[in-house]
This record gives sequence, structure tokens and C-alpha cells, in this order.
Amino acid sequence: MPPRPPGPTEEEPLQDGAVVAGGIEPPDHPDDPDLPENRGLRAAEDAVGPPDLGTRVPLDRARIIDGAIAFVDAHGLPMLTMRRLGAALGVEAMSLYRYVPGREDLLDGVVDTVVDELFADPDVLFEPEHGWQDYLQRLAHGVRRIALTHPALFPLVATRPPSAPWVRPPLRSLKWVESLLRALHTNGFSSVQAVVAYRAYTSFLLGHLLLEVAQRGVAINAIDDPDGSPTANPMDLVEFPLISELQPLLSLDETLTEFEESLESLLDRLQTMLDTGAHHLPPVTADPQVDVDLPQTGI
Amino acid sequence: MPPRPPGPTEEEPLQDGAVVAGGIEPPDHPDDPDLPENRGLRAAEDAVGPPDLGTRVPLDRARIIDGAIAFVDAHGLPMLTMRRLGAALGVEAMSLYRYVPGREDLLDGVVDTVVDELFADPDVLFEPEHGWQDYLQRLAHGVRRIALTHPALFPLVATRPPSAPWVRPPLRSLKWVESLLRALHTNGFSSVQAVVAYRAYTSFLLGHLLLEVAQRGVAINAIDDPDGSPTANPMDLVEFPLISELQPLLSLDETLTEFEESLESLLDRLQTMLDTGAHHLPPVTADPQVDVDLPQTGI
DNA sequence: ACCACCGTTCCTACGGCGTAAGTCGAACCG
DNA sequence: CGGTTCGACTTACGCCGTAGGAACGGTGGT
Repeated sequence: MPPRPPGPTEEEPLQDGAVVAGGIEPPDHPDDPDLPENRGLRAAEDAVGPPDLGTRVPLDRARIIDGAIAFVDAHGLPMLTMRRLGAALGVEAMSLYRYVPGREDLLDGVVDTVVDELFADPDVLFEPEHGWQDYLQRLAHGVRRIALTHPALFPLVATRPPSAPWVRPPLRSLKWVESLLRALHTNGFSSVQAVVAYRAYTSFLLGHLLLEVAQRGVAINAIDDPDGSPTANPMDLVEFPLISELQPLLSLDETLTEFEESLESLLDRLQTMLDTGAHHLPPVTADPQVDVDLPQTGI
Repeated sequence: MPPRPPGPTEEEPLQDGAVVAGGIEPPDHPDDPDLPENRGLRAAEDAVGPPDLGTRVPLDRARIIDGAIAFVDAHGLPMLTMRRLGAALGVEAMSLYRYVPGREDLLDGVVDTVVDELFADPDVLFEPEHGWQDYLQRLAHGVRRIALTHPALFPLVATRPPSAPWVRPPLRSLKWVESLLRALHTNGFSSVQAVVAYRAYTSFLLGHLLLEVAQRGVAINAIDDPDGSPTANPMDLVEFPLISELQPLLSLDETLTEFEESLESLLDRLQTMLDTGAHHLPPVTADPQVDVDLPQTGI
């Protein structure tokens, strides 16, 4: 098996100390290498200086899109309006329309630009220089870094209608779809196998990362708006005994561990498909087709 | 292994005949039992009669939310405004505010109501009467039926901020989270195992179904608006040889097969976790921790 | 130096949005 | 039969996306 470089390989048992108590806690994960604050990046601020008098920078499409990304990172998607974006760029709203056909196209451009951050990520390879597993590992962590860098934007990446039915989020760019298929195809995957792997991989990435940013977003909103339910917070879970019993476990943020374990599992299943020449992902049991009832071994 | 009733069990090889040619085709899947048109349901229409003079039905919250669901099913999410919804219900927009605090709360109610359709689904069991695998199978297909019945609503189900970080879409209801945890816990899963399974299950459901409705939505939009790119459709994929070569394969809609195979694989991995008493999902290889390089078996 | 030109930005305006506040008519109850 | 209540309607406000045109600043030709 090729090396799987990004991400800590040291295993970390599920119980890593005292269980977090109530539910909402400032989520700090000092070990997660995909988190922006662990990569020397500040949290999003109004990087666009307000009016910028003096020298007038002539305003082009890239500056508008970058401004929109910074604005959403700082204030959230619902706050983004053409007027406010113009104000943030020191310009009237209507000036934006010289470079952007409209709001929807601006959002498309934002999504494309965010996904294109993969090209600038030195840990993501466009060619599978160290095998397809390394390629998929790096790509997955690159997408995860994007999701965690722009949590307010990722739902947009996930749900904006793709250009074709087979261009699946979160890999919305033809270039990356081509790159991924080539990485698989040049490493022994048949056409069918490559497409099966592409679908399984995008489905895994989308589901996991969307849930991760949602979870993080709720937690963050809860801490900077400290009055969800006035009675402290544990809600009234009296009708839900299992939930309230498991709430400490449920509140544990094991997203990085889960991400890496699920990703490794997926890669292993792809490896098995490759080894056996099958055209679908194998289940975990030794002989996949014997589907009749085995003796139930429940604890 | 307990029976896995919903969904066709007969295997269907990936190549099921002639490959669909160009890309957009009216997607008909006569074998998919989760599709609304195969369950005796019509496509969404304006079920709410326009003014309904004569006898005035006094308009309550349920009628408003049902009207909103029908409206979105019929016209899409961006078309839903308070004024138009009022008009569809034969009422002024402001009258809605007597029963609904505002638009956001209306959308929350819509999402809750849609998820609650699970309770009315006779093929979904609230208690694991036939084992946890049967339970998860039925629940998964029930959620899939919801997603396919309300494709325009499912992105909302997926991305609306959950009430707590651990209430994960698409299972947004405390009742179903409790039900799922209980189904696992009463069938031998430890607390940690139940939570791990809950997370893996929701992540799988969300990723797969969101991609499925997106794919279906793009295809449907493409057929009832037959002028995406005027040059027929194949775009200019000259820069992407693998994509254009694989386009027939990529355009194949194998969503049902993929859904069932991925679901079975997940259930098998959960079974293995249960059997071995592990606290995480197992990879497919026999000895998971030997992570050093094996000989590369690429073709 | 002047001026015509032209690309960029700003100003004004329109219809539609969510919704706060007040109005009004019918139904109900003494 | 008068008063009260309640549900739907009307009006109004500020913000939205954006169409159309006016204002402006730099540039090249003469």
C-alpha cells in the first residue's frame, strides 16, 4: 500500500480524556491539520479595505469574486447582497454588473473559484505521482481544507446545480473530474471501475464534509449567540432517554478521525475491487455473493 | 442475516443494455420502487385549489405548510415567496403570519413536516421488529423515497442548520434519532458503537441522496428546457479526453444499484464492528493496523 | 490646448420581497 | 341587540436585484 501522507497517522482512541460535558463548547481541535487556524491562516475578516480612496484599483471580476468569498466567510451567506458587496469593495452595487451578469452568476463564480483553490494547494497533486491512493488521500484532505476554510460557502458548493448530471459536487470542475478519472485509469482501474470509484468517492466526500461544516456551524453559532434555550442548554430531552444518555458521546467531535477512517475504508474497498476485477464495490465479508442469512452473532 | 425487504434484490449488472447515448435523456427507471411515479403518486401539481370560494376553510398552520410543500414541489424553491404562497392558498400574504412567525420558521416547519412523512410510510418501522439491519434498510429507503418525492426540498433538508450539532441531517428529528439509537442499542450495539453507526449512516444517506436529487434535477431541467448549449449538447470536451470517452458510462443512472450496494456494504461493516466489539468501522482488509507499504498491485 | 470619445462608475427608478402596524367585517356571546 | 373577539385584509416601510441613463476621468487626434 502506498504511503498516505496527509493527516496524522498516529491513532487516537475514541475516548481521548474527559468527555465534553454539556454539548456546546468552543470546539478546539489542535491536532487537525486541515483546520485553517492550524495552517497559519487567520479567521476571515474584511480583508477588502473599505473605500480605498487614493489610488483607485479598477475593479475586475476576480476582485469582485474574491470580495464575495471574503464577505461570506466573514458574515455568512444570507448577508451577501449586491449592495453590501459593493459597499465592502468601496463601490456602488451597480458597478458590479459591469463584470458579473448577475447575482446567480456571481455565486457560480464564487463556487468555481473556491473549488479552484485545490490548484493552489501544494499538498494536492494533479497527477497521481505516488499512486492513486495517495492521490485520493491528498485530494480528499484538500477538499476538506476548503470546506473548513469556507464553512459558510460549502453548502453552496454542495447544492448549486452542477453543469452536467455527472459533474458531481464537491468536485465541480471538469478539470478535477478528468484528473481523478485519469489517476484511476492510469493505475489499473477499468472504465467502469473508475466511474464506480468516482461516484463512491464524491458521495463520501459530500456527505461527510457537509455534515462536518453543519456541525461546526451550529456549534459556532451557539457560542457567539449564547441564548438558544434560556434554561442553560440541555433542552428537555426527557422524552428521549437514549439521546440524553448518549449526549456526551454524541457531542464529541470526532470528525477528523471519522473522516480518515472512512476514507481509508473506502480506499481499501476500491483496492479490493481493483484486485478482484469486480465492477462494483465489495462488501466487507469474504464471499460477497453468499447473501443468505448467516447465523446472527449479535453480542 | 435478517431479510432486507425493500428494494429489488435481484442483481443487475452495470451494463444493462445499450448505453444511453448523448447524456440527457428522459430518465425512466421503471424498476425503482422508491420513485413516486412507481408508487401510484402523481407528479406534484397545484393540489391546493386556487381561491376556494364558497366555503371558507379557516387556514391553519398545517394547511400553510402543506401548501408550501406542494408549491415547492410544483415550482421549485426559489419561486416560494410569502405572497405567492398566500395567493396559492387563496389568501393575502400577511394572513400567513397569523400562523407562521416568518419565512424562516415556515421553512423549518416544511423540513420537519417532510421528514415526518417517515411516520406515515408503512414500509418504515419505528421499532426494529425484524432486527437492526432490516430497520436501517427500511429507514434508508424511506428517506430515499422522501428525497425522490420532494427533490426540490431535499437540499433544504440537507443544509438547514440542525437544532443541535449532533442532530444530523437528513434525520433531523429527535424522535428518529432516538429511534435509530434504540434500534441499535437494543440489538447489541454499545453506546460508542451506536453513535459511530449513527454518524456513518447519516453521512452515507446525506451524501448519496443529495447527489441523487442533484443529478435528477439537472437531468429534468435539461429536458424541459431543451437549449443548454445550442450545439446539440456534448459541450466541447476536447480538453477532457477521459471524460468524453467515459461520458456514456458517466451518464448512466445507476443510483438505485449504487444506493443498495453501498448501503449493504455499510451494514456489513457495521455487522463486523458489532461482531468484533470494535469502536470504529473496520476497513476491508483482514489486519487493519498493518499500514506499511504492500507491493503495489496496479496493472 | 482642445475636444471628441469611450470605458467605468454613479444615480435614479421600478417592481417585488419580508413583514410591522393598523383596519375592518363577521361570528359569537352576554 | 351591543360588545367583544378574531381572522383576513390593507397600507406602508425598508431592502432586494437590476434596467437605463447620466456623470466622469483618462486618452488619442488634431
